Amino acid sequence: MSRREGDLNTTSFAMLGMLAIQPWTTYELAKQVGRGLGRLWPRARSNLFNEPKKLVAHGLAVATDSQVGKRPSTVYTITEKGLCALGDWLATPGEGPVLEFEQMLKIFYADYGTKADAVAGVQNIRDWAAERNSEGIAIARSYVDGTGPFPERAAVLVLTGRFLVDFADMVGRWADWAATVIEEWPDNPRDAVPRLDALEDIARRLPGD
Amino acid sequence: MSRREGDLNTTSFAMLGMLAIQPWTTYELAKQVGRGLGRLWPRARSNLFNEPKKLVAHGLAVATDSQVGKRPSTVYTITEKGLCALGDWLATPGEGPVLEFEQMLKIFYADYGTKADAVAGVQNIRDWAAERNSEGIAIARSYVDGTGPFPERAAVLVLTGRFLVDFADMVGRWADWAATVIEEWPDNPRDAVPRLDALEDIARRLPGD
DNA sequence: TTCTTCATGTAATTAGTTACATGATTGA
DNA sequence: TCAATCATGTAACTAATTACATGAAGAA
Repeated sequence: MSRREGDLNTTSFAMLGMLAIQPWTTYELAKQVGRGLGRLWPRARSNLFNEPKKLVAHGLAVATDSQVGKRPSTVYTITEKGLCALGDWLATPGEGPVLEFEQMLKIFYADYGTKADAVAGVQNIRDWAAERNSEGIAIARSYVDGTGPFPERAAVLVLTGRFLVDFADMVGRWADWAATVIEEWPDNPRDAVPRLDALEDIARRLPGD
Repeated sequence: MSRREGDLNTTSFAMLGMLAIQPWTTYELAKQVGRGLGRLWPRARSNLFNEPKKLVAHGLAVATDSQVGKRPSTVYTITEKGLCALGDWLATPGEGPVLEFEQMLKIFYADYGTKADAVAGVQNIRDWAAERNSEGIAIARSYVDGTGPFPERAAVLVLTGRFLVDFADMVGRWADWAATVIEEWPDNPRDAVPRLDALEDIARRLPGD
């Protein structure tokens, strides 16, 4: 069965999974995505309006139109076929983590800028980590005290939530360390002495440990 | 000075930074990107053919055409103006890390699949981490013994390299832990008891610590 | 001489983002 | 009754990927 256009991609299945949880209007979906899913599969809001239409075209969801005053409002609901398709997708491997990190790119090229820029860049990274950390704490508390949304999904949410907090922690710890390293640099970063000692414990590891 | 088309974006500056290191042919550039830069700013190879043209159009680089037999070969070199533009870009903030993680997305929806799928999914993540870990060890060793490429840039490469290894480590440790958690799940993941204890240390933290 | 891999690019297509537009609701 | 914000979407545009194409160099 060849599909002319609008084939399903990971973004489609990310949406389909949301519909497995419950029916949503696109607007509610967009809000919810910002909170959880968006941390693992970040996409702009306008995507969330297109994908459900593809799902409907493939018979994986149905759209229920209603009216709010004069305005249309569309609720999307997953179908049996949609649940099967989701199950099939879950059984296939998937790609590893892909990281896009502009702030770190600027550290990568820090030898073509000033020391002050490098110091500021690392501080930005620290700030990012602190911000995510606060968010993570608030969310963790809401689940520990039983007020978090979708408590019936808590078993999986604990796993992914723990990952996201671990990630933020790691970024924060790296930034703390990097700040101490850059502090020791001379004014011209090109003259900095490389801290090869920071690689020594890595170099001593056995591959495949 | 308004630019009709082809304005510069982060990808452009990522390329410009490469040219600051030395002149490259596009092919060499593509190979090199796979190794280092590509871990922080991953883009498909065909992009690497377009961006340098934009840089030339803006006067940030010059293209030197030569011939290899009957085939054209283009070497790109950064200009003075290009070095200034790179410096200006380095002085501006930049975005925090953006993560795209399909394998983890499947864990996020693991309650709509089988326990076996979840176990296999975590194993895939472990494999990814082990693979990156081996790579990181090899690269770290090459710098510790002084054979790594661009030794004059080692001061910054140590910083970004350490980050990438820390990231792979974190992913690996998470996967080891998650494997032990999922092991305890009943056959139907929907009946799994949430391991809220895994959030307790997070919940006890002070925000902004 | 033929095959394979390295080297060099272009074209077509798709995915994704930004900007815009506007009705409904609520509270001052 | 006005302003602000919530809710709902579309259209235009840009970025990025996939697929294709082919010459050069070296190995068998």
